[in-house]
Parts: sequence; C-alpha cells; structure tokens
Amino acid sequence: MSENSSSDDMDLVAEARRNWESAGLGEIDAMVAATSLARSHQIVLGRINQALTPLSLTFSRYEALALLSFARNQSMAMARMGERLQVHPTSVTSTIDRLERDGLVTRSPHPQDRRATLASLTKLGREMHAEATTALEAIRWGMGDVADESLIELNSGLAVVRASAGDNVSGSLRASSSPSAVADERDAS
Amino acid sequence: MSENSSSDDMDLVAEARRNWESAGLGEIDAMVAATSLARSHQIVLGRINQALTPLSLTFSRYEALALLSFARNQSMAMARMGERLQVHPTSVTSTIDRLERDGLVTRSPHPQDRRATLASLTKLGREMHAEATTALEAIRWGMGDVADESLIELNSGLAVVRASAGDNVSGSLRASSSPSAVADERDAS
DNA sequence: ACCTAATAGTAGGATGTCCTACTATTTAGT
DNA sequence: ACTAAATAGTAGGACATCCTACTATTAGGT
Repeated sequence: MSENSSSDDMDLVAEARRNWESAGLGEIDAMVAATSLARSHQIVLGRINQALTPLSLTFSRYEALALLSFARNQSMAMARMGERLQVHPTSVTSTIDRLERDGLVTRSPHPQDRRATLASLTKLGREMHAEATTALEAIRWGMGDVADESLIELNSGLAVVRASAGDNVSGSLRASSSPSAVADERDAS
Repeated sequence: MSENSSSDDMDLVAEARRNWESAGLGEIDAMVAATSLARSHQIVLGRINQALTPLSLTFSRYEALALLSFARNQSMAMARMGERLQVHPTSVTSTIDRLERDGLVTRSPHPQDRRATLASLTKLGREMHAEATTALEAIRWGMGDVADESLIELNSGLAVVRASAGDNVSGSLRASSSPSAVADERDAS
C-alpha cells in the first residue's frame, strides 16, 4: 500500500462525518476520532516498517530490541517484556522466536525461576538496534514533516486517550488539551 | 489483553522519553508521538473490537459493512472498496470472504466489467451494520470518557499527520494546530 | 508437608495485513 | 485489428496479534 493511492480522493474522515450526520447518528466526534486515529496509525506504522524493511526488522521486533537494550544486562524475562510492551504473552513468544532465528536475541533459563526464560540481546542485536534507531530518527519516526510543535500538541491529545484507559500519563501532559488532567503535574509539589 | 494489566506501571511514553534523552538521541518528540499513537490506537481498537465480538464482527469487517451501507444499491466493486478503505486488494478479498461466509455480503459479477466483482450487502448484513453501529455509539467508538472538546482537538492533531501523507483533510481542521491549512475552510465562501 | 491457585512459556488456531505471482479482462497505442 | 500495458481478483506465504488449552514451576494456605 502506498500512502495515498491517488490524489483525487476527498477527505475520507470528513466524508464519514457527512454520512453519519445524514443518518442522524450521534457520537460523531468520537467516530471521527477513531477513524482518524486508525488512519494516522496506519500511515505512521507504514512509514516505520518501510524504513525497517531493509534491516529485516519490523516495528514490533524493534520495540523488543529497544526494550532489551535499555534493560540491565540487556536481558529480561519474557513475561516482563509482555507487560512492558503491552502485548499478549504469546506475542512475545512469537517475536522472540523471530529475533532468535535472526540471531539478534538468545533465550536462556532464568537463574532464579525455572518457569521463566530470559531473552538477551546478542552483539548483533545491539548493532541492529543502533542501526534501526538511526534509520527511525532519519524518518522522524514516521511523523513526516509535522513540526515538533504540532507533535507536542498531538501528544497531549493522545495522552488524554491513554489516560482514559488507565495509563499513567503524568509525564506526557504539556499543552492545553485536558485542564482537569493537568492537575497531576501539580500534585507532586 | 486487558487495557492495563496493573496500575503500578509508570508512564511508558515518559519512560521512553527518559531513555532516549539519556542516550543523547534526537527526534524525541517524534518518537514520543509515534509511541503514543501506537498505544492509543491499541486502546481504541481493542475497545471497539471488544464491543463487536458479541456480534461476531471485527472493526475491519464493520468498516466494509459501513462502506457498503452508504453505497448506491448497497454494493461496490471490490477494487473500489480497497481504495476507500485504504487497504491492499488482497485484504479486501480476505474481508469479503469472511463477510460472505457469515451471510452478510454476497459476491456477484460486475455487469459492465467482467474482471470486477461486486460485493453487496444482504438483508442480514444491513441489520448487522445497524446493530454494530448502535454498539459502537454506545461505547463512543472506543474513546472512553474523553470529552468531545478534547476529541476535536485530537482530530486536529491527527489531521496534521494525515495531511503529511497527502490525505485531503480540508474538512477535518478545526482548532489551532495548522493555521496554514485552515484556509480551505473559508475558501468555500 | 501438601494441595490449590497463580504464574511462565508454548502450541495450535483465527484474523488482519502486507507482498509476490498468476489468471482473466479491458484499455490504449500503433 | 492486434499487441502491450494496465486493472480486477485470488492463491499462497510471512508476520503480528489475539484466544484457549496445556505443561512446568512457584507461591500460599491450612
């Protein structure tokens, strides 16, 4: 999929809004937000994966590498990886399978808990992580030419959504979006 | 995956920011935006799919149903569906396969173009679309308790991203994000 | 101590998405 | 008219994600 097949197409989100309004339905802003969020995610993830393809990586696998690279000894129990990455344990198994297959990670038994398995970065894994990070910076993490200023606003808007799911976003609220939630910032004092 | 496994976890996005800053890397706002976008998408899509599960639907299939329901004669050539939904032609095949299997859609040869196949909503398909729409409205399209006001701001922020990929977002810019693009709004007069 | 409940990881299966390759048709250009 | 290029749809395969079920191990309660 190219980012945008043709340029003769109208604003898909605006069109959805029209359709919904003409059908007399409610929650239009929420519908538009969901649609727009899905499309934006598709765009950004597409760019990211495109940038990682030459390295034989995907964003999922990159995230796992990044997590390990910041961990003590560059290793972590798989269950903990699932918690951090917010994915199902079976997804971790699948991701580590492929990283191990490609020589970026090794599995080893956990020294204290014989149920657990440690995933550890290999030398090649560290190198690939560094290369991939450079590649992602070069494409600004898929954010195109969007100005930093706009990104900060966007982050505020997204933080509100994450907060609605119980995520701790105390370190992510900056701009004006949700006056009520900004309270967290001051509570620390 | 529950929305948030435990509550003892810190702000994952903020933590990523810390890690990146300590590594001396650039494009931090873009990295945070990409991370936050992915997480928000995961949250919202998860809620949506959860609401659709009782109807044996997924959001992808719902989108196809919705597209057909707004089309003339509730039918459309599959290639056109792929353009509108912004997915690969093979994804349309896959989606229509399942919708047809479940009796929500039928395939028929295109009367003018023998290469093409028309996907048409069945009566059951129309009913399921209506039911699913009600279910999605009930959960505000996965946007939780985020206020409409915040959603409108979020939509503006996301529109900037979509615009960066060439999407026409002339009908989606409202708030403050991108002053230059708001001009479209007034051009109509 | 012992039995039950919780936790760690994996196997197998369903979905959704993409890609490449292939067939059938249509369109365009000479 | 005829051939080459474009288009429509599908088959088969790779990945990522979830779910359920199953084994192994650890932790808890009596």
